[in-house]
Amino acid sequence: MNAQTEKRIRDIAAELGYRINPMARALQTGRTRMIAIMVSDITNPVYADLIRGAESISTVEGYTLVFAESHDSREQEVRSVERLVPAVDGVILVAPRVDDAAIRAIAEQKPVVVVNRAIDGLPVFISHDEPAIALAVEHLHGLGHRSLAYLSGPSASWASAHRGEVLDRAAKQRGMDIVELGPNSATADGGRDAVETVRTSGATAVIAYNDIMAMGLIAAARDRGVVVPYDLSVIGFDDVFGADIVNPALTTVRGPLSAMGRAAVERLIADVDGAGPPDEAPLASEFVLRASTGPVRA
Amino acid sequence: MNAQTEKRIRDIAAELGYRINPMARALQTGRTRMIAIMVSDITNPVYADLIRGAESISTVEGYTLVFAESHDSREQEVRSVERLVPAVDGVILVAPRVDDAAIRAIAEQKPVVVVNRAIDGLPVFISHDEPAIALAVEHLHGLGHRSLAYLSGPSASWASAHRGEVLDRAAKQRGMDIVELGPNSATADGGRDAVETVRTSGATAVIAYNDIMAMGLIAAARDRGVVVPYDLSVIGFDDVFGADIVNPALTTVRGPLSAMGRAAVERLIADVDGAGPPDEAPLASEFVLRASTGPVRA
DNA sequence: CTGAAAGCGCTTACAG
DNA sequence: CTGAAAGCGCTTACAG
Repeated sequence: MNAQTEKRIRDIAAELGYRINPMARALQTGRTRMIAIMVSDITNPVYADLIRGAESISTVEGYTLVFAESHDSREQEVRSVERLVPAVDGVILVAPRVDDAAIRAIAEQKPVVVVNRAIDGLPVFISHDEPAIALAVEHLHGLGHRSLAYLSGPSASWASAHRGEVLDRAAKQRGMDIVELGPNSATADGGRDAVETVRTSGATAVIAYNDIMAMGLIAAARDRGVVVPYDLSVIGFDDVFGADIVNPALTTVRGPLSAMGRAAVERLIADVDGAGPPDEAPLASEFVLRASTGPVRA
Repeated sequence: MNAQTEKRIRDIAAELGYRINPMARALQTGRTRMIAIMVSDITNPVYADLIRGAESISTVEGYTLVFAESHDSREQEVRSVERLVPAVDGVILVAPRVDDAAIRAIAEQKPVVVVNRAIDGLPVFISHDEPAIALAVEHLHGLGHRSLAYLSGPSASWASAHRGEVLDRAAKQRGMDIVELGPNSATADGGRDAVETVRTSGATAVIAYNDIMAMGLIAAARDRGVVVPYDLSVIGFDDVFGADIVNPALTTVRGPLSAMGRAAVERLIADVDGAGPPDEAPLASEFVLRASTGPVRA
């Protein structure tokens, strides 16, 4: 077919609104050009940026993003993923709650990329928190704090344990005391309910597993007449939506969520295509200094 | 085939991990059992509940949810939807920014359900705001307010105009003055930047197009020494994540987001199946009284 | 280079 | 009721 007739055909096809039937193509090629992303809780604003990053790069690469939520249930997580697996070219598991064996079982069927959780033998994207956490601890040290508390999240959360460990090392290195208080629900109420424990711990500064807990803690503290940052310094994680609007604006450690979403998709597509892993950006967290931390009271 | 051999075959199939190939089935049936949902901004926490509602009912009905984001761009919105249309059985358009003609063009290809925007001839899900808004206005009236301001959102937002109109009627009915101040960006900065206009308007209470703007306004007011609710009452819309944690906790009007997501999916599936429209729940908004409103200053 | 044929894995209408 | 055949709309390997 010469170029001219090809053009004519394409023009007419466009005019008639012809589109390739993606199912017919998928049937033949075995590739659906779809990617599944599984998060535990879409209501958690942290995932919004991650999904946004994943969606935008997917679109650019000509893939469509299928979305599923586990509602923090392991059964629901496997059930949804198993249901999706036949329809997609690969799956992104964000902070999966299921055990390693279940994840590996999925990875035997289709390429899997894991975000925010370590697991051997699979591509994993975890934010590099050490430098930002070091900065946070340094900041508290400079303010005179010597006794810290870490308000941990749910016991099943890999990220909570990870943050606790990094924090522990950073504090001890600088000769500061640090206690872990928890586990707690990763909600505002989780933070609220911890206010008593925090006060009796004697810590002058507390780092919460996430901003939501930090906000809950601050609200509960205020109700008891202890005002942040004068009586207590508080740092969160994630820089969630609204962290800069609350009073006091929240000092926090922000993860590279959007970049992680993009990196996960890029890696997954490379795996699907059998290409080598793409260059990976550093994915470093960032210390965001705002108004919820202050000098220790004399 | 008798029941026994059928069972044997099913058992073996299960053992071998056989799954129906959804692409082959879709090719034959013309039904992909996928639904696309298009939102303008996934970072807007309002959509989280809506997507959650849509996802959970989709999963129950055996459909999978494809997610796309327009980033508030009309071009991106049509491009993404056009790309998705051949792959899905129907699409849900949440607060679409494109014009009616573009929406109708999509609806000619696949069933479409529209959320948070009126358009003739298509199934539409809009929250019923009147009673909740009446309650809000009544509440302000009881507090002695007689001069209100409505901080509107973007001019392209159908919901912003709608809320403005309902508010206007409710206020006038009670003999209260109300001015519309806007348009504003539907962000915290949009609220912040409006603080001056609000003050010079002389209004003693302001209703913002959404909670985010309300929070921005409250923060900016505080910076200028005017404290909510003593010097100014503020009401938002949406009851976003964090609205109950900020100080003062935000009085707001909450839409039935999750129910709307579910209703939209149910209606879409009914249309796809050629079934009659399902029973529709009322989808009423709710007035949520918290701490950002108070008696007018003497 | 061009064009006809086979085949991806299902569903469905039809013959036996 | 059972089973073989056709066909969904593509891609790809192959014959001409």
